[in-house]
Amino acid sequence: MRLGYPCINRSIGCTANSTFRLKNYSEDNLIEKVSNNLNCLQRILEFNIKDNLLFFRISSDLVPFASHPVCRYDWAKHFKKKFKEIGNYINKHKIRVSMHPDQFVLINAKDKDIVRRSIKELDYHCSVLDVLGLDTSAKVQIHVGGVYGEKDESIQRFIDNYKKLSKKIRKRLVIENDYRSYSLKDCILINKKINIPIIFDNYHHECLNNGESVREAIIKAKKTWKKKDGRLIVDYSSQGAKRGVHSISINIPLFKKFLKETKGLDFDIMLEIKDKEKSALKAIKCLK
DNA sequence: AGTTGTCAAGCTAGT
DNA sequence: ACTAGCTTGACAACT
Repeated sequence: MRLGYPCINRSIGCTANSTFRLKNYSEDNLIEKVSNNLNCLQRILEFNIKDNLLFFRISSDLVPFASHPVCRYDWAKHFKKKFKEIGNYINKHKIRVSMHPDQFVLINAKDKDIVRRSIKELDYHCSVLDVLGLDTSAKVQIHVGGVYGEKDESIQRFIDNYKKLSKKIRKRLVIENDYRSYSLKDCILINKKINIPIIFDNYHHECLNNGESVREAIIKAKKTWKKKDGRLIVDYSSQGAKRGVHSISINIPLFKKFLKETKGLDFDIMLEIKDKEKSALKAIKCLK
């Protein structure tokens, strides 16, 4: 079992998601930002290793505008050496890595242009993991997408469009249950058709479920992961003071309860909590 | 130096 | 018809 946090570390004063405005796009700007982001990514991973945080989500902004038509630059080639260096570090320390494209990536959209742009964005995410030299356990996670008032058709569109994706994308793409449209049960229905692995999000499951306990749900999600996919990934968070709002810092008693409920099941935990590495450091103590 | 409006991209529910 | 929320920063213009 590994534990980690997404994208940002607030302790070391170095971010791997620095960007710029589209109107300021230039090759020089791109190279400067990517160079900074890669250096910071390395530093964050080094910070994480010290405390045995072996799971990290890389920001989609690692290479700003990578899938935008404005970007014609071969960043993968330019930074090949640096990517390889970081990838070797990740592999050497057996760090798990994932990425999570933003909410506008919708492969089941009705608008073909949205689908086309989404595929470009997915291709970019997979390129990052490829050029790092990571195996197929490094995943790219998205939600199923919109409902558009016709859920069955929208699910079918997801399945049809998934089948048309390149192997490069399919080997890394996974879906996650969301909090209002597609429950774990819906994701499993899709999995039965196309074998796509399912990330289990405990907080979304609290908001939208079909009566499964957390333990049952994790057992079901776990079955969708094959050996080549690595361990099941669980996105963990809990509700904050206000309903529907994520907690600012981890609630340790709740986390311990979760661990107790899932005892004996092996999975990697991504902590989706606002204060990032601070909560991760608290949580990792509970694992020991 | 500090503050604040704005930033490529979309869906959904609520007003 | 329009906006807040998802989840969230941080760029960049302005004071």
